[in-house]
Parts: sequence; structure tokens; C-alpha cells
Amino acid sequence: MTIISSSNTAERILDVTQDLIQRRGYNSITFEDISKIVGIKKPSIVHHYPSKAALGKAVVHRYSNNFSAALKKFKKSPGNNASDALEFYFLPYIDFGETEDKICLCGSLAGEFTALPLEMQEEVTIFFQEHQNWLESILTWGKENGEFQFDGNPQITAKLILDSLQGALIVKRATGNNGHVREIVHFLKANLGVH
Amino acid sequence: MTIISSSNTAERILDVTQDLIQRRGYNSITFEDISKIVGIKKPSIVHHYPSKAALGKAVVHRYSNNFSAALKKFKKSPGNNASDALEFYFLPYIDFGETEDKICLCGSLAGEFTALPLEMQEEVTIFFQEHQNWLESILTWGKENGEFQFDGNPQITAKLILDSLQGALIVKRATGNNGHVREIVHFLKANLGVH
DNA sequence: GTCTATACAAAGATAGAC
DNA sequence: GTCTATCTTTGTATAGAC
Repeated sequence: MTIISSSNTAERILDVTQDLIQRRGYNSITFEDISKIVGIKKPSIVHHYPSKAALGKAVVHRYSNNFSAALKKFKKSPGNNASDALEFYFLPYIDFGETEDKICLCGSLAGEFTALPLEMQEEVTIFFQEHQNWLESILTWGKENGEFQFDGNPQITAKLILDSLQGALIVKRATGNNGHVREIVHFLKANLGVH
Repeated sequence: MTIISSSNTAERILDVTQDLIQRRGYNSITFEDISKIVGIKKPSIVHHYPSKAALGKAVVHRYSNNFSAALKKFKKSPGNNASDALEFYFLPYIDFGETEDKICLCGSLAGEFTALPLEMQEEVTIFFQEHQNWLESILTWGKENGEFQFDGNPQITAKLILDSLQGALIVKRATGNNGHVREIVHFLKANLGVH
């Protein structure tokens, strides 16, 4: 067992590809775009990832797993309450919303869902299901301990939060309104009775 | 001035292209895809629309204008109240949500926003701004006459409604949950105090 | 207004040297 | 692990006949 399990280049290819998909989508980017930014030639990408679909799948898989691991870890950490967890969940959306043109990786891919290789579709589906479930568990937790006050059940409330965050990112980018995501987050919190 | 201002083929090209973009996005579709469905050859498309960007712009422009005209007309019609108007607004989203894989045309394009020709970006921007404004006016109307009860101002509430509907469509398609959009619409109405 | 033929560029991918 | 060279297919677009 080696300590370094993958070359630095393989990771950098993932980083650059993820960034490009978040900005421009999957179908419009090419090996040429990626290779120029990484500073290698096209066949070097193929050496690390045998096809564009394989590269795409690796990118979503890493993103989804990193996200899930962070959520799971945060929820289990002692000293955090439901409000902290929700605040933690909002952070990446706020960050993306403050860039010029970045949206959630899976939000970007969901916009082209049916034009995606099947192996990528599967990863995107899992991402949204996990996020719905995690949010539902946080809302249930916060409602039971009195941190949150809201009508409706935690499941549909979780869906509304996820949908509105994903929607906020694409609408924000298309309208150029930099405060948009932050406003939505603030409004969602107010509607849960937290500040 | 002629009664028939464009050939039937030109319209059918728009119809097919719009449908394909709603299902698969802009960058993944080709003249070949469109021509096969319309039943003509590729150069015949170019005869009607000189470039893919011009065709794309024509599609968004027609969609956005038709949508705007319907909204404006409905609001002005005698006998309609704010609740009717909101219900009217939800209809296309519910319809898309009940298809296998269709989302809002502009939601689809917003997902690839920065990979779109500039002339298309401009149309998409206008679409979202007009919808935000129309929703805000409906919410203001309904709040003032007592039809709606909600915290927060009409502007941010309008944004939340638009964002959550757009987000609901992409999340619904990616998760395959057919009831998703209908649930969100029901929840949004409940939170405005209407049934 | 539609077609055949074709130009031209770009894409994903492979072979094989270093 | 990276490169040059190349293959094959596909995409947008043009020319010009019918």
C-alpha cells in the first residue's frame, strides 16, 4: 500500500474538469480545454481517464463523496446543533453564489441530465437523494428540539430548500445579481424561525 | 403585409429545437438531430436560420415572448384575482414536471449559461427578470387585498418561488420523482395561505 | 425551399516513440 | 507518464443544382 495513491496530475485533471463543468457544463467542454489549463496534452488525460465519460464520472463521484462525508461528519460532531448543521450546508451555495459564474456541479449536470453518459446520471441521482435525506434529518432534528418552527413536514421542507438553492444559483448567474443566493438563504432561515 | 408571415417549416424547426433543448440542453443537440425529426436535411435548417446561435436565439425569444404575453394577458383579464394568476403561473411547471424529461427552456439554458452564444444569454436574462417582476406584482396584489398571507417582502418571495420551481424541475428529472413539482407547488401555496 | 456534395474544423480516441 | 502523429467521426456551414 502506497501513501500517495494517485499522481498529482490525475488530481489536477479532476480539479480543472470540475471547475470547467461548474462554469460551462459537461457537453461544451473538451479534452483540449482541460489539457491547456492543466498544462499537458490531450493524450495525457486519456492516460489517466480512458474516456470523457470516465473522467466525468470520476469528477462527480469525488464531489458527491466529499460533500457527503463533510455532511455526515458535521452532523455527528459533538457541540453542533441543527441550526449549525443547516448553516454549514448553506456555505458552499453562498460561496458559489459569490463567484462570477460557478454553480453546484450537480446542478450544472442536472441541467443536461438526459445528455449525460448513464454512469454520470447515476452519480447525479445519488447526490440529490442523499442531500434530500440529509436535510430532512436535520430538519426533523431541529423541529423536535425546538430550534426550528415550520409548517409542513420535514421531507417537503427539505425538498424546497434543496430546490430553491439549486434554482437560486442558476437564476443568479443568468441575471448577474450577486446578492441573490445570500438573500434566499436568509429568507429560508427566517422561515424556519432561525437567525 | 401577408397573413402567413413564416413558412410552416420554420415554425416546425423552432418547435423541434425547443423540445430538444428542454430535454437535452443546447450544446448537446445538432442540426442533424433536428433535421431528422423535422424530416428535412441539414442545409434546409440553415436556409431558415443562418446559424445554430440564430436558431437558438429565435427559440428562446419566441418562448420568452409567448410566456410574457400569456402572463400579461392573464393578469389584465377581468374576473381573475391574484390566486388565479399564481395558479396560472404554476401550470407550465406542473406540465413539464409530469413529462419524462422536460424542464423549462430557460432553466435548461441557464444551466449552460456561460457556454451559450451572447445573443442567447441576453434572452435568458430577460426571461428571468420578467418572471421575477411579474411574480412580485402578483404577490403584492394578493397581499394587499388579503388573498395571500406571508412574511417577508413580495420581491424576495417572488425570487424564492421562481428559484424553487426551476430547481424542482431539474431535481425532479435527476431523481425520477414524478410527484416532485406538484408537491412543491402545493407547499408554496400553503405557505402563502391559499389552497 | 429543398436537395446533393463538399469544405473545414474540432472532437474523442489510439498507436507507438521516448 | 508524456509526447507526436494520426485516425475516424461528427459538427457547422457553404456552393450550387433543381
